Amino acid sequence: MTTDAPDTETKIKEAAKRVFLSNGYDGTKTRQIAEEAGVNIALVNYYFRSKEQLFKAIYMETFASFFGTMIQLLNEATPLEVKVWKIVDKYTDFLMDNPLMPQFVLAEFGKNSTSLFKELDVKSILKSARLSQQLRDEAEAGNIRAIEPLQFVILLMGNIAFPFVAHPVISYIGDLDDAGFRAFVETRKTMVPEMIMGYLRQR
Amino acid sequence: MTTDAPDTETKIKEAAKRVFLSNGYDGTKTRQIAEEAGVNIALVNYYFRSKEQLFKAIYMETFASFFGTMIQLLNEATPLEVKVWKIVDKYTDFLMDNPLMPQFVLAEFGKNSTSLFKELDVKSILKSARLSQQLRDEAEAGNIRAIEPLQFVILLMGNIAFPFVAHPVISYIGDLDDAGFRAFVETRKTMVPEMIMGYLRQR
DNA sequence: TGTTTTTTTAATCATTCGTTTAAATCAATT
DNA sequence: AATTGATTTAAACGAATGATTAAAAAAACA
Repeated sequence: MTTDAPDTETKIKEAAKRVFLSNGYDGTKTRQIAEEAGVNIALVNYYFRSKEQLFKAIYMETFASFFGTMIQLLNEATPLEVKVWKIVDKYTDFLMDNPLMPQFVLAEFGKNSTSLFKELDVKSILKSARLSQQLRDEAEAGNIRAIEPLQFVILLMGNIAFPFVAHPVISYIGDLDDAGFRAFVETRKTMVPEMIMGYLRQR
Repeated sequence: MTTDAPDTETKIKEAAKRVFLSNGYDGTKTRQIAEEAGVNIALVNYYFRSKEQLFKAIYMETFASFFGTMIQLLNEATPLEVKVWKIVDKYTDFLMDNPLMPQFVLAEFGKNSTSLFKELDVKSILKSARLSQQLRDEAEAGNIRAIEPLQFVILLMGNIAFPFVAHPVISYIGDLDDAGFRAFVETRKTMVPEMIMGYLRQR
């Protein structure tokens, strides 16, 4: 039996991920990461060269996961309506498991976007996606109205991700506990696909 | 002719608003506010007692403006469909003038929500709103399907505000300049109301 | 004008920050 | 067991941070 006790580097990275996602780059202190990892402060800079590099590593991973999961779902070979229903269902579940991801990814992208993210090839989202072709085909067949792929993707992502971005506000306004919020999001699993497909079908 | 040169307190507050909205609480340094205001650092603590109190003042204002504008629109005495179209149009324009507001309000609410925001009575949004009654009436008349006011408001706010929360990412992915992003948002002015009303009318 | 109050300034405080150092400990190899 | 290299530790570094001080300048008032 192999012990699955993580090594120091992994412990630091996982702790950093938790802390960065909760508090953002500026709100995160190196000492907090070390403490969360149960590790000496110097080890953070021993394994990763600096706070910034550690953040960069984690942000790239998180960013890739956030958009990669969506791209994967978008590229599946399913009829459009099935796809929309499936994406809303699966991506909602994905964000339920990673509720801090949307706020983290979107907020941090706005700050450092210049130098940090040239390395991310997310622009290929729309170009390589099977989706663009699918939307064009369905429109030409008269099944849906014409829509820009970018508009479609943002419409979809926004309607799925926004409740998580606004989670604290929603729970506060609606007096929701964890179960209440989960129910709130669950309701949207039928609401959002119905709404989007209804819109697309109208010509 | 009276000079409209703002006094020191105003200069600090306006500078702080710009800096806080751009960089968030953690990303904002007192010296940066002073510099932006063209004022000695000590004056920030002379007029406001601390960075935290200054932030609090600005956050409350911004929060109130963000939700207050929406509440006002929601409470107007217009037929539902007209109201939805008008809200999307006017609230989009409002956010065009305050593009950093959504990210700022939503992100900072998540952090300090405990002690800072007991004083904000946003819970009354739904209770006092004419909207709740309107939604119930329209549903009973068979004009729309039944929908929770909270779901309706978040659906509306999310679809209007999300592009601004995701502004940098959208512009990056879609290769949009300022004009391109403005056009992107402008397109949603017709898309979103059509979509939401289409959904509501279906039973 | 002389006095008092308000506002502004330069300087500095104590703390916290990210990072580094040099020594100590551990693990692997011979 | 001795040697080597990798890992961990306690301590400290310089810089930046939020905040304060005491004196100077300006404004208000008598």
